Amino acid sequence: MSEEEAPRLTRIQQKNRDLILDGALDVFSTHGFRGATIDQIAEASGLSKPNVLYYFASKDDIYRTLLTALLDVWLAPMRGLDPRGEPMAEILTYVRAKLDLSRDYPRESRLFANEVLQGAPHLQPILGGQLRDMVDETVGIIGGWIGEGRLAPVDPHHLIFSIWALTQHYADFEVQVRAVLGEDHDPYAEAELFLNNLYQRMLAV
Amino acid sequence: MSEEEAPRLTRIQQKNRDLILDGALDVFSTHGFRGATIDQIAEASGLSKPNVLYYFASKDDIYRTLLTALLDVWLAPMRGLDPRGEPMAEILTYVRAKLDLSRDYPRESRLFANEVLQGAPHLQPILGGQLRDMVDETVGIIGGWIGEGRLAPVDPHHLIFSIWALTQHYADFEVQVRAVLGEDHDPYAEAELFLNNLYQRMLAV
DNA sequence: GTCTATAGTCTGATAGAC
DNA sequence: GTCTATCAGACTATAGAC
Repeated sequence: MSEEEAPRLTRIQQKNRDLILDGALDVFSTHGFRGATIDQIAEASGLSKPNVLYYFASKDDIYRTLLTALLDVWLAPMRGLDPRGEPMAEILTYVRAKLDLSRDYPRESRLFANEVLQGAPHLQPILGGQLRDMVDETVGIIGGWIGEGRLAPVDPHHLIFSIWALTQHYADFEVQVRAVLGEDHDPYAEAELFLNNLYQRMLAV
Repeated sequence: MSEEEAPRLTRIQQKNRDLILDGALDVFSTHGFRGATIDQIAEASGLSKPNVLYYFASKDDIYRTLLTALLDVWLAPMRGLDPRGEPMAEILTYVRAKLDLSRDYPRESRLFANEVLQGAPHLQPILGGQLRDMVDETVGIIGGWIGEGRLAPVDPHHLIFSIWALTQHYADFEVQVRAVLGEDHDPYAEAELFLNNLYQRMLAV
């Protein structure tokens, strides 16, 4: 029942921490951990450099705080998958939820992409632990549906990878998507239709 | 007919330039442009730091040389798409070629991913120019096939994005793929089967 | 809590001996 | 062509005034 891990913050403390984390999300998601500087974070958050380091012990501390907060949001949609639901609807809901994350939290998507791309130095244990466990469970659910003949027989692991790859692509490669499509497109609206169509064709028995 | 742009290199010059580019590919693809240091490149290539800068004018020079060489390899498969071929076979061949690139040149894939993820500061004009033109042409070919009823009606732009996302995912997120799958899997062999299945189901009329 | 000033380190790039 | 030595600037982090 101790509260030692969650010290109460004054309003101004909470506000400044939020400012820093928001600015840091901009900077880290664009340049990766090593490419980001505290100077940039200070400017992006509107505080002075020493003040940033008054609220966080180090650059690494800011980065870890962001990654930790990110993981909860990032993995939530997979937890929402219901083994007792209608298989096709459950998958399409998951795809939709992941695409919404890309549209509404593109910086978080790029932060995660940068981290994994650079070898996941901060996240490695979680990938092989918590994440792998979650995926194994989901693979079991999907494999069950396939065994009952309620979904077309596809490799569940790679089905999950495909959902991650296809949805996160629109946030992570946003510059490329927009450059190729030009001005007269709404990438996420089109992607929603495309992905719905794709998974219905792929998974229908 | 001038040769001023392509000075002949001695054997040792060519060898050292190659050593540097190979080491730099390791470093840039792992840390991105800003996160990479010339010290790391020197160590990775087995040369001293001043010697690296004897062969290349600057860090930026090395990076641009890598990106330029990369683009040719990277866009080659799309050029191989034949309008007079059998549509499904042409698409599956393209998918296969892109997946082979991810397997055989994962560092190049991650270099490109880092560059685009970080806003494509060096590649921006190419994305909206040369790349967009190539994609427009391919979209025309695929759209023609669809109009003739030889492929299922899907959005050609997003079909191309899906191929990029799904194939490059295995190189760019390799750490995550391996962590989730564990030891007893061959990601690329499985991916080949999965993607073949996916695009056949999706595009069959 | 916020600032200026700065310590100490790292980084890109150059000078000059061999 | 390759090395040691080094400069100028940028970087993380801290000290100490207010």
